[in-house]
Amino acid sequence: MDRRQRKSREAIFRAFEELLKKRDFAHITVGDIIEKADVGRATFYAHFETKEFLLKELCEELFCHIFDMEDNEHSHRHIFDCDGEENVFPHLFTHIKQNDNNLLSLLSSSNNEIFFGYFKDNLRKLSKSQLHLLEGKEIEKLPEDFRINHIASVFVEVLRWWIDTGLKESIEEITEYFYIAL
Amino acid sequence: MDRRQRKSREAIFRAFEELLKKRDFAHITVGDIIEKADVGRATFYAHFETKEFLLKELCEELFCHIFDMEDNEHSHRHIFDCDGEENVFPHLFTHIKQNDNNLLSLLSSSNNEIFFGYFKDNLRKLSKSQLHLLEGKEIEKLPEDFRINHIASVFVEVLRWWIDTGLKESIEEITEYFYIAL
DNA sequence: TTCGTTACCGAACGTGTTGTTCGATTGTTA
DNA sequence: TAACAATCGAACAACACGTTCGGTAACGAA
Repeated sequence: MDRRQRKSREAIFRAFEELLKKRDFAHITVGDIIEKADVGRATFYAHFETKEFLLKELCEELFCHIFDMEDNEHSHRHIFDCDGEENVFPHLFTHIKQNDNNLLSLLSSSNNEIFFGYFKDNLRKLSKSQLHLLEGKEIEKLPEDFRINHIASVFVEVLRWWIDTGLKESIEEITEYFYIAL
Repeated sequence: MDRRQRKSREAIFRAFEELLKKRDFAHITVGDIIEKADVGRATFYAHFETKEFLLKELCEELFCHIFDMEDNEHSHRHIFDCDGEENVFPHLFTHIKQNDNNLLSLLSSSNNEIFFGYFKDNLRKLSKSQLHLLEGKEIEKLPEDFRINHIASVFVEVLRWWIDTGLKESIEEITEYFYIAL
């Protein structure tokens, strides 16, 4: 890819991220973005069909780093492989608190639900491999898609609560809260 | 209130409801609303400061009917008083499935998160009186605001799942699911 | 019924945003 | 160097927002 293309694309992404920290997605205009990114209007539209597509691609970029849901048959390596699949959720909390990729500010309450939408889609995929967390609980009798949805939902809601109340709990504590809430 | 005022206001509300069944809030214009409501542009703005305020007032109208959260000290009568406070959640499911006030279509997945936002705010208030549902569970050790949030969150997510999968479960079943998921 | 008040109409207006177009310029690659 | 690709920036049409204003019709109290 042309260096110019890469630079423009990155500049747009970074500007957009910065703006999302301050404003709701609905209140960010293409004008804001290109001004901050310092690119021409036509350039923006050469890269992204609309504002919505930009958001979509940003989400994919961010969540891809964190979830790494690729079906790489050869190497089943995840970011989390170091500890095996048992500890994905504590690792998620850790990554989020460490503010990888500025994820935390983008997930903060003022921001758009679209984020949580994408986030939850990824979480649902992840949750399929985490159904064992419900073993021994009464909920195990309920349908699989209900259980998957439940794990993802509780995670998102615990995370939202944690962020909104100021990240006061440690990783260990909030992970414990999550497991108890399941 | 002047009959003309009432008629305009109602016409706008009804038109808005109809449109919300088909389109996302973000894709509904004031032009759409006044055309369907058959009122003048200036009339719309005489009643509602913006589109957002219209949505807010509609939510308040709808949820007020269902939740009846008023602090009427004299008569502590709720819609649900018939069965006492023990059965609020089954009643909620029932009201929603019976499609009171077209609530169901407004809550359907395509529609805006703003609804669920208001809905959840009301649910949180309600959940304060429902903390007993968690008695005996491990989660009882966790902070009160966490528990309140948890009840409201699980309800919303169970409801969302129920609607998205086509309301296949009976009221009794989905209520049971909800209690188990708590 | 009369009369002052109030709401409505509808057209027009200024402003802001969107997404497109085009010619000129600059960077890239072979 | 030459061909190509990306960018710039200005301009444009289309649309939506929220406001204004003069004219009209409905209301409600005397």
